[in-house]
Amino acid sequence: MVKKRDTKTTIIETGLEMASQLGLENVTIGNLAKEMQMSKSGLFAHFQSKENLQIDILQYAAEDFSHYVIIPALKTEGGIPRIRNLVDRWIEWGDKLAGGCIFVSAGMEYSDRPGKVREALLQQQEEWIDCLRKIAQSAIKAGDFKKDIDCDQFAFDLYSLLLGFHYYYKLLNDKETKQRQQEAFKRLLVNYRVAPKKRKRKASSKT
Amino acid sequence: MVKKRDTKTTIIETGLEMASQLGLENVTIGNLAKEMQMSKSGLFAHFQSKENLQIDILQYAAEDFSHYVIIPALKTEGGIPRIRNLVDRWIEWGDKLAGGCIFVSAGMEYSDRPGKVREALLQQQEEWIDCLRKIAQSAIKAGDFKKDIDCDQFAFDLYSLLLGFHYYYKLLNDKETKQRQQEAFKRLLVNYRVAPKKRKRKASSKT
DNA sequence: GACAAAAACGAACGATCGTGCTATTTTTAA
DNA sequence: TTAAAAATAGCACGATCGTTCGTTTTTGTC
Repeated sequence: MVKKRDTKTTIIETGLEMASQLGLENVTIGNLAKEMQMSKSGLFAHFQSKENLQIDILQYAAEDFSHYVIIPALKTEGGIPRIRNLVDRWIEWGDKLAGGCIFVSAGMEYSDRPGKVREALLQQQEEWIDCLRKIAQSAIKAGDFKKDIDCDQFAFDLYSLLLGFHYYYKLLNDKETKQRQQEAFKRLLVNYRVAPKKRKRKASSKT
Repeated sequence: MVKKRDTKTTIIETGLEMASQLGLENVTIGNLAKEMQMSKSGLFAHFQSKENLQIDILQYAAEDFSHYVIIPALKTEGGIPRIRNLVDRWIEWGDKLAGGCIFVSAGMEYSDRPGKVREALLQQQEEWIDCLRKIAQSAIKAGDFKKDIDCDQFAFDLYSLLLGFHYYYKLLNDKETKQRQQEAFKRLLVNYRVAPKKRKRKASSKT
């Protein structure tokens, strides 16, 4: 037996793919059912409402993100290597979906649309930003970051950078986006890291 | 007579407001007609298709943006003052609409949705990014920016920052967003500007 | 005031939306 | 083997979607 995947999970996965391209609000029960080759009502019965479907999609995406991005990154050596790893995985994860990172597009989509979907999204994003902050803290502990930095500011800076990457990469199809992102990331690290690192002669240390 | 505003323009303005909140794709002829207190068909006749309506909304927004952001900023003293002015106006302009800067949300919305709307948006954004690049060039000319900087990179950095601002401000409702943005902007300028400015001893120049 | 042009309307179209209800089929447990 | 349970299908609902068409109202010009 081929271990037939749980139907509900497959629906959610298909819905996630669809949401990343069309937006979470434009994932339609009808289209999703067509894609799944099952009846609208059969599909609908799994969720009881479209809102639940949307929230399930977000929840699934968050777990997937955690599994492929956060957890492996936390296994990496603390400090800057971990941050690099996180960013790389973050970008890779966005590449898995045709429409790119779902949280980016959904975040913009629901920035001004009250409801349970927005609330779920909001909570996820707060957790994620908290995660970014903690990773900055761990970089302080590892001796890579200066002690007096503002970890929330770091989270903001890094998230902004990834938003810019997504925007350029997906909308503008800019070929050089990846190196732009790398360049910006490099300078971002310089702003927070502790020392010139390379003792290159003329250390002119002090301070 | 009260110089009754051109109906079509009023429709587009209302549609713009609606688009900034719900997304350009979810601006509905029916809802828009209700808001305007006129019939669907009467409203529709102005545009012949929903696609045209969406494009007109984008075009109107671009002209408004040009009028309230770009042109006044170009009248400001070249160099860093102009850049500051531009950023301030950019943010203010986003505040005028309930849903924030329409190009940000629409850009995300159409990052993966082919069609004429996307094409129009794409062209606008390329022009805008080109404008950012030129402003960086003028800052070089004014002696504020280093001569060897990458102006496209500057545009990327600045746009990323504004995307981050929008995301935090509109979705997360973070109170401290504005100062986060300012802090990041300050450091962004430091990366590009020409000199330490304060001669603080220990210049250790060379290289 | 007559008259052509432009603007707005009302009604209807086929399609699709989210959702509910009732069968029927499939899976599971005893 | 069979009864209970879970999954899926079929059908219909009211609403709304974008769009068309023919009619009425408004407007500007002579």
